[in-house]
Amino acid sequence: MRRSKREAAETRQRIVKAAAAKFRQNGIDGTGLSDLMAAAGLTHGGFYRHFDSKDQIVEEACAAASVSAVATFFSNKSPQNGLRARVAKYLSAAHRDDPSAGCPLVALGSEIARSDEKTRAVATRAFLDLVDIIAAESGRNRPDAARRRALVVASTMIGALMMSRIVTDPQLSDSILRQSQKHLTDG
Amino acid sequence: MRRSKREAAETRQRIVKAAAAKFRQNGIDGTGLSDLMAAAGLTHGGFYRHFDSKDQIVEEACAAASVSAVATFFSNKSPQNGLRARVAKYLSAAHRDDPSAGCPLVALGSEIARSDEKTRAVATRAFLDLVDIIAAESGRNRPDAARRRALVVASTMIGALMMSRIVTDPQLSDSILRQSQKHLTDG
DNA sequence: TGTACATCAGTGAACGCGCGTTCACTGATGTAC
DNA sequence: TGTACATCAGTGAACGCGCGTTCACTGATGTAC
Repeated sequence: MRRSKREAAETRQRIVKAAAAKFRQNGIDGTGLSDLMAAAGLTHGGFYRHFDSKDQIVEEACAAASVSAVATFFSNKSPQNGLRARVAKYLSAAHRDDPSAGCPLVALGSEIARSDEKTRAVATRAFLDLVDIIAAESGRNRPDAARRRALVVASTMIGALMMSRIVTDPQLSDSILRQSQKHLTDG
Repeated sequence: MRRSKREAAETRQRIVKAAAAKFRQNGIDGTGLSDLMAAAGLTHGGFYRHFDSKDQIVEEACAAASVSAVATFFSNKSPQNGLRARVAKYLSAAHRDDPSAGCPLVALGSEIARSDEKTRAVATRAFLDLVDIIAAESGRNRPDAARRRALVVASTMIGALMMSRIVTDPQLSDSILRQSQKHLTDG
């Protein structure tokens, strides 16, 4: 049964959103198109009315996940102590424990490194967004130095969160987050 | 045709070594048992004479990759300026450009975070090896502080190398490596 | 040491299964007059 | 505005394919006497 243009557009958005969550939860290779469509409340047959291929939705889902993650962890809502608060939120147990709503660079980084150019370009954009926000927060008078520093800060955040998800010792996991946070915000 | 015990043991090692390379190159989900066996010069049918399941070789291959990567990047061969030289080698273009011989935490981190307890325990051991070596190199008189710092240093190295593989801009990729190296060794 | 037999490493075909993708079909939406 | 028809979102079955796993078979190795 054909749907109105508006309904179809909403469905498309719903699929992208579901994909963004599922990919981060189970990985790109670990998530089938049936999983995506089921998560969006549809059957798998309709997928190709909205997308050309799995590669295409991978790209769009990564983009959507990036936008949503940047909004979550780097929104302009907390003006005071900006960088400190944002790093704390990024390197929190809550972020570690819910990959499906978190930073796609952490949840999918290793897979993205092997993905096609388009998806890697989307991830590059996400990383640069992160770097720019960090740089803007940290050094207003020496922007070049702030940006160079921000490359390292962002890398540390990403590496620390990923490792905190890997290690089997909960205390070690907490330590990684706590020490990284301390090091990045006390400097 | 049955092989001698020695030959069989050598074959097993060959499969593990091939798996360690293939998994880092194409990912765990992206590598089939046929790929592994072909890389070891065998047909896929013989796999189950050596291993119980794919999960088992994932675990063993991660362990082998960890040992080999620690040996490559943190061997005791360069006594002078130990930490600096090791960080430089880890954060080098050569390491970035050949994941199949590099650090498995970078090549497989996102996938390992979703793997079973055993594989994550192997990865935890690899991370702690890295942390211990860094801590031993950096602060001999304040071991606790050195270790806490080493957690952050290791996270930065892992995050930076992973991002250097993801980004599509070669200059940005170089910058990430260079700035991280500078920050970690000039501090 | 020599012989007879059990073991088992490796081959190649086969298993069921889920993957990404395609397709005939349905029926409401959109469009042309 | 009303009618006739083309479009197409979504369904559910089907496609070929490669996956992890199993198995009958081969023939050299290992073992028991």
